[in-house]
Amino acid sequence: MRATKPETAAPASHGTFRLEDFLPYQLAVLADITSAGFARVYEERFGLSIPEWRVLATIAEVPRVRAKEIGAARHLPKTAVSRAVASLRRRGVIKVDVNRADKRESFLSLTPKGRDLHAQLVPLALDYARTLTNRLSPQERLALQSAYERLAND
Amino acid sequence: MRATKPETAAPASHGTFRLEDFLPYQLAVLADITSAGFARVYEERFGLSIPEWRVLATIAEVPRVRAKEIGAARHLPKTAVSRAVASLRRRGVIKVDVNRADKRESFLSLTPKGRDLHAQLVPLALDYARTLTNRLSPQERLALQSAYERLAND
DNA sequence: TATTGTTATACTCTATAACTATA
DNA sequence: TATAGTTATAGAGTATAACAATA
Repeated sequence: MRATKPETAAPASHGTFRLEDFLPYQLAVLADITSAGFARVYEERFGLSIPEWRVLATIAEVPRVRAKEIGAARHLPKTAVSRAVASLRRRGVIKVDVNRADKRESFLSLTPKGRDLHAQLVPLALDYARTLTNRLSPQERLALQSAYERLAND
Repeated sequence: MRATKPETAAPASHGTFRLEDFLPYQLAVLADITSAGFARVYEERFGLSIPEWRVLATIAEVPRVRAKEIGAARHLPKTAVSRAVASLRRRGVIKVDVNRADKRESFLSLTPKGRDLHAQLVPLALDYARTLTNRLSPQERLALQSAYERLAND
């Protein structure tokens, strides 16, 4: 069937619609390959789920962030954030300070152990991204970046 | 926190690593928005799952395709293909002809009802893709296409 | 009343492997 | 022995809503 080489594919020429050229499909495949691909790395090396990795990375980036902000910024539902926070806390990699001005919410930050974990993860992430980026032209990488900015924001 | 406007984000400047710029994360978000976005359309309008939609679209494109080929070309495990095929058959939208030269496998094709369903889905898909593409420059769309071809093939 | 975050429930999805039947 | 496809099992993930605490 050779889905990857349209010009040699057999009788797809009826015309109407090619899934292979459909942007949402392309993005689903790319995400499966890349995001899920990297997830396999940190899942087996560190036992982190995707929400846990995103929450950890966010707390490293924005000290004293609140759960609500993580959900909004990272496309994670609040239940996923809550579970990730609970798990990261059990693990001793984050700490949770209740906001004294509004006791419903808490500020999240890394413990020293969390900073260690994050410091181990970042080079893996950068390596992984580099092997992907090396397969793209600079224009392609830039176009992906701006496509992301345009499509992901609204 | 304003993840979408890095330049105004608060104290992310520690430097190391920004999830927002991490390609696998970007692709996961884009896929969630686009592929899952379109999935919501056909799930509620036609009761199709993502594997069902992909299998249907593939059979429409490649008449007399075999389950094995669908899995290989569409990034679907064989169990997902099997379930999608069973469901589409129960629904009367595909038919299954056992290959007489090798009775382990079957050729899949659309029934008239399946062609109807596909004919309803295609314009929705094209509309959906068009609204996305309209938000990109031609260069961005081309770059996405070639990034897909490079990263999805190996 | 509205909001932050947690928990419970049920449901779906999927990874794995066992299995059937063919080859 | 190997392959196409199905089915069983169990575990993970998630949507929903109910809930507690606070505002």
